[in-house]
Amino acid sequence: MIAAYFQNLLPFTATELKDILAHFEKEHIKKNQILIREGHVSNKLYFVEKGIGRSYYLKKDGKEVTQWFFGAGNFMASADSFFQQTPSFYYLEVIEDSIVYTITKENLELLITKYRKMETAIRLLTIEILSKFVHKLNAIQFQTARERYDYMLTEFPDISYRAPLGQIASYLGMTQETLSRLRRSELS
Amino acid sequence: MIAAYFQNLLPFTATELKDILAHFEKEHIKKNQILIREGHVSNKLYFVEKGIGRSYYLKKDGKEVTQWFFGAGNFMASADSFFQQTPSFYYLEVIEDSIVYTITKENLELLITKYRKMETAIRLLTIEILSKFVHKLNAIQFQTARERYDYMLTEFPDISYRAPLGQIASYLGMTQETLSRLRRSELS
DNA sequence: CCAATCCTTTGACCTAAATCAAAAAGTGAA
DNA sequence: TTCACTTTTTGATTTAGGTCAAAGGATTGG
Repeated sequence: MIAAYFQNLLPFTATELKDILAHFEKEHIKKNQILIREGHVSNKLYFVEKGIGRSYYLKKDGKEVTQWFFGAGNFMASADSFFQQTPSFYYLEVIEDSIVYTITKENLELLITKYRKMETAIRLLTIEILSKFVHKLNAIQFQTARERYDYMLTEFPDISYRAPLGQIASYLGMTQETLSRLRRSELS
Repeated sequence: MIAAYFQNLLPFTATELKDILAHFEKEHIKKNQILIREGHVSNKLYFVEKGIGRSYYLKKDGKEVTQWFFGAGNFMASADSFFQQTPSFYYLEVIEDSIVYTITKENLELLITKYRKMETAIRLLTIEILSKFVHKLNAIQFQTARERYDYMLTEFPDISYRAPLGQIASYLGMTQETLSRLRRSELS
C-alpha cells in the first residue's frame, strides 16, 4: 500500500522502492495511544496501513479540537513539527487499533540525500497535503453546519461513521449537539 | 528582497543566486488587474516586491470570498494550480499598484533540474505556505469574530488597514457589517 | 454479568452574528 | 467642482447554532 503511494507520486524502480521501504518500520498501535504530544518535536512520519489517526489540540478551556483525520492509505504527521523540526502544536493519536509504517527524520534525510527522486516525492507529498488543507478551509469558511457535514461525508465517508461524534463535531467547528441533530434530520 | 528570501530558506552562493534571479522577470501591475482566472491553469509563480495581492473565489450567489492576502516579501500563487498544473479554483489579483517578480513553471522546472538546492528550497517554501494555512485554519475555526480580527491584525498588520473592509471581512468569514462594528468598538 | 464510565440524544433557552434597509462618507472621472 | 458610484457605517430584526441540563444508550473492565 505504501509502495503504491510512492509509485503514484513518481515512478520509482523496484530496487529503489525496496531500499526505501527498508527504511520504514512496521508498528502495531493500540487504540488511543498518543504518538506525539503538544510541545514535543516530532521525529517520525507515519503511513497509516490500517486504522485511523487524528491530530488535535487543546483549547484553553481544555476541550479537544480535532484538526485532521488520517485514514488508511495516507501519510500522517504533525507536518510542520516533523518537517520544520519545531515543537508540535498538536497531539497525534490513533482512534482504532492500527498498523502504521514509520520513518525517522534522519532516515528520511538519508533517503533524500541518496535519491533525488525522494526529495521530489516529498515535495509532491507536501503539496498534496497543502491542497487538502486548502480544501477544508474553503469547506469550513462561510458554510452552514449542514454543508460542513456534507463535506465530511464526501471527504471522509468511512471515518464519518467510525470516529466518535464529538471528534467529528470539533473537526467541523460545531458542537456535538448540533452534529447529533444534523444526523437525526439526515435520515428523513 | 527576493534574493534575501531564498537566502533565508537555504544558503545559495552568489553565482547561483544570480542565475536563479535571471530566470525571473520584473513586472509592474496596475491595481485590480487579474493575474489568474478561475478554471485556468496557472503558469506563473509571483513574488510580491511591492504592493498587495489577494486570491479569492466566487460563491454560487456571486459574492467574492477572499482566500488569502499576499503582502510584500512573499511568494504568491494559486498554489495547487501552479504546482500541480490543475485548473485554478481561485482568482488572483493585486489590490494596489504593485511590482512583482514572475517565473514560469518551465523556468522553475529548469532551475530545479539544474540546482538540487532549488528543489529543496521549493520544498521548504511549500511547507512554509502549508504552516501558514494551518495557522489560519486554527485561528478561524472555533473563534469569535473579535478573535478572528485579532488574528488578522497580528498576521497582516499592514494589510488590515490597506485592504477594503469587505475583502477582509470575507477573508475572516464574517460580514462587512460585523467587521465594521468590531472596528468601531476597537477604538474605545 | 454488572457497575462505572463514556458517548449520544433531546429539550428549553439564549446569544453572536447574519440579514435587510438606508443613510453617510469617500473616491474618481469628466 | 460636481455627479455618479463605491464603500462604510448605523439601526432594527431575525436566526443558526451555542449553552446548559438531564436522560438514554453503549462500552469496558473487573
